Formats: sequence, C-alpha cells, structure tokens
Amino acid sequence: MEDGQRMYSQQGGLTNMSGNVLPQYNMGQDEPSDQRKQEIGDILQQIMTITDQSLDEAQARCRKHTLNCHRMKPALFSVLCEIKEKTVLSIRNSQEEEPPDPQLMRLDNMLIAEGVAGPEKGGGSSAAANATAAASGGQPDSAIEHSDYRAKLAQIRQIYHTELEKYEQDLDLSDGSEIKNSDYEAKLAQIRQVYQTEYGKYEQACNEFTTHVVNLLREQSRTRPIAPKEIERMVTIIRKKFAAIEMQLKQSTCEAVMILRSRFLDARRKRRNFSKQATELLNEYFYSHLSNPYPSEEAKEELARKCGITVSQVSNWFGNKRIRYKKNITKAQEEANVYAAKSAAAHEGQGAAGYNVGGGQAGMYMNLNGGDNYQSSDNSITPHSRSQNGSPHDPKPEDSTDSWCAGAFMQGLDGDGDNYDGSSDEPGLKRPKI
DNA sequence: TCTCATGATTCACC
DNA sequence: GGTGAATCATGAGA
Repeated sequence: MEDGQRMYSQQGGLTNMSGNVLPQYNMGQDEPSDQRKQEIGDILQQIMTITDQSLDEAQARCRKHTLNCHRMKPALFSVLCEIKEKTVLSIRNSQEEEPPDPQLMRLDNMLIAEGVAGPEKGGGSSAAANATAAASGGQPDSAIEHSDYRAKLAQIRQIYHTELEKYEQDLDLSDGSEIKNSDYEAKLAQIRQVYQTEYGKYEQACNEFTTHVVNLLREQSRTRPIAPKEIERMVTIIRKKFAAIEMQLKQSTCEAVMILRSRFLDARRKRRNFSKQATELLNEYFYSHLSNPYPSEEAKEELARKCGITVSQVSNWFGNKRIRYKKNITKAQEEANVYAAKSAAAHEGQGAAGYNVGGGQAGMYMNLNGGDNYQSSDNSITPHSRSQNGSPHDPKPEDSTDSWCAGAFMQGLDGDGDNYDGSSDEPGLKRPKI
C-alpha cells in the first residue's frame, strides 16, 4: 500500500513517485469538470481509506466492492497503470531483459549429455510458464490475503531446505568405494531418478508459488493499479528467484555425475589381477586348447561368466597369453606341465582321455584331440577348433604361412595323431617358426 | 626402490 | 573386427 500512498496526494491530485503533481486527465466526456473532480476525489479517498484498513474487515470488503462497481474505476485505473508504467516499471525494464544464464545452460547441456535430463525437461521458465498459464486460465479468483502469501512462502522455503538435504544425502558418493561396470549404470540411473523426482518437486513448488502470487496480484488489481503486464513481470521475477534453486539442483546433479564417472574411470584404469580361480580357469582352457588357443565367442562368454570378468578381458587375456607363451616358451612348458598334471589328476578315474600328461617328446601337455575335446569338470565351455568354430575371423587362415607355435610342442602330433605335414585334418596347422 | 608379472591400450595388418 | 606385437601402467614381492 506504500505505492498507493506515493501515487496519490492527500489533496486528491495525482502525483508521481517524487511527489510532483501530475496533469489531470479528462475521463468523462459529459460530466461537468467540478463534478468529475469530486468523483475522482471520492474514489481516491476511498482507496486511501482502504489502504489504511485491514483486509480482513468486512467493512473494507464492502467498500472494496463499492469501489469495484464504480463506473469511473476502469478509466481511473487505466490512467494510474499508465503512470505507473512510465515511472516505476520503466526502471526495471532494462534489468529484466537478460539473456539466459550461461551457467544454467552449461548445466543443462551436461545433464542432457549424461542422459540425466532431456529436452522435455525445461527449466524454471517452463514451470513459471505453466504457472502463468494456470493462473490466467480462468481459475476462480481466490481471495488470498497477506497471511496466505507469507505462509505459502514459508512452506515453500521449508520444503526446499528439507528436500535439498534429502537430495544431497541421496546423491552421496563420498563412501570412496570402487565402482564396477554394472554399478555405474545403476548409480547413474539412481541419480537420474532422484534428479527427476526433485525437479518435479521444484516445478510444482514454482508453479504453486507463482500461481499464488498471480492470484494475489489479480485480487489486488481490483483495488490497485496493477496491469496484466506487471503481473507478467512479477512472474519473471519469481522465475529468476526460483532459478537459483534450479541451478543448485542441477549443479549438485552434475557434481554427482562427475564424481561417479571419475570413480568409474579410475576403477577401470587401475589394473587388478584376476582372481586365482579365474586365472586357473583361463589357463586350463588355454593349455587344453594349446593347438588352437582361440576360443569362440561362446567360449569367451562362458569363460567370462565363470571368471567374473568381461568378454573383452578374456580376449585380452588370451591375446597376451599367446604372445607371452611364444616369447617364453621354456617357462611356458613348465607351466603347461603343471596344468597337465592338475587336469590329469582331476580327470583320473573319470575315464577322460582328453589329455596326455607329460606325453610328447617335449614332455608337453597336449590335447590329443587338437583342442576339441576340452573336458573341464564343467563341460559347458564349448570346445572348438579353428576348423570348427566357424568364426568369420579365423586367426589362422588355411593358406596362411603363419602358424600358432603350439605346434612346436606337438612334435608331429595333432589332434588325431597326424603329423604337421600338411596332411592333417587341420591343414592350417603347420610347423611353427620357433 | 627395483624387478617382474600382468592387464590394458594402441597400432598395423589381414 | 580379430589378431599379433609393442608398449604402457600398475600391483606384488624381494
């Protein structure tokens, strides 16, 4: 009501904010000028009286009603709004037309890139726009008093602080624990869910508050010169205020995503030895398929599952194993013998004929079936040979001059006892270069 | 701290 | 796209 007091002089004349008397406006074409002045003076007096009274008083309501029904009211309010527009609001104009916050845009871009937020999730502008639309969409006028306004504001503040604390707890990634591949997606999904939940709450709060303020202004516009344009400006101001909350929400989410990603990448970068059991399984497969240590995709998947590692890791392991086997063949022989003995013991008494422990001239652990007869205790790992696995990426084409060096230890024996003389049923296997 | 083992990465080749 | 080879990076043990 302070504005109203500034707008009107006690003498009934119109003044601007500086107290200067403004020119009189001719609003009634047929009325004598002194009578019009008297009526305007009456209206202004009523306004001033109302501003001094509590809105809760029934008497004030009655007077407000009388004022609202006065035939001069629309014209007078039009003039007052015009004056207000030229004075008070013009000061704000230059401050309101600001470009979108670049920081908020960066956060938006990152959240979209991370799949946490999508284009359908607009910023606070959408929330405010929704609120504006709801407020101007023919909702019944609700007589909202100042106490309602304050209560609503306090309520929103309380909700905001509570939710902020809860949100930060939900996104707490400070436990320092490592993160697995599978955990990453789950954690990211959790962040996405929490963010969207909180964003929904934010939008709701922004909508509710904006609607309340719009309703309040519309109610007051019946007794004060508040133009629709001013209500729109107020919505813009509210939107800016809520943008700080939006910014904090998005910033916290971005931080959580960055922490998660950092931990995930660290965990991936750090080399971790496979478990002893996994290494045993891989070695068992490798040496039992020594004549063709190229597991099929199915075999890789099965090994990966059994070892608790990825198919890529299995591929890496076999790649490294083949190279290092060739490089240090003497040591590899010893290792192979160890696995041969192990497997022999494991298969003893089971009638397994897949291994020839210590056989061959080099005392090499060989698979007499050319690797096709891998008889692990769990035969779910599909054995294969280069000629059988049907892989489109046969590492050793039949016409290749290269060959897997395992043949060096086969000493003329392949899977079915043939020599590596080209007459084998696996023509791709030739004598190794080594 | 050094050495070795080993998983991962990179690049060229097929 | 799979593979071999070289290389990097890191963990483990002496």
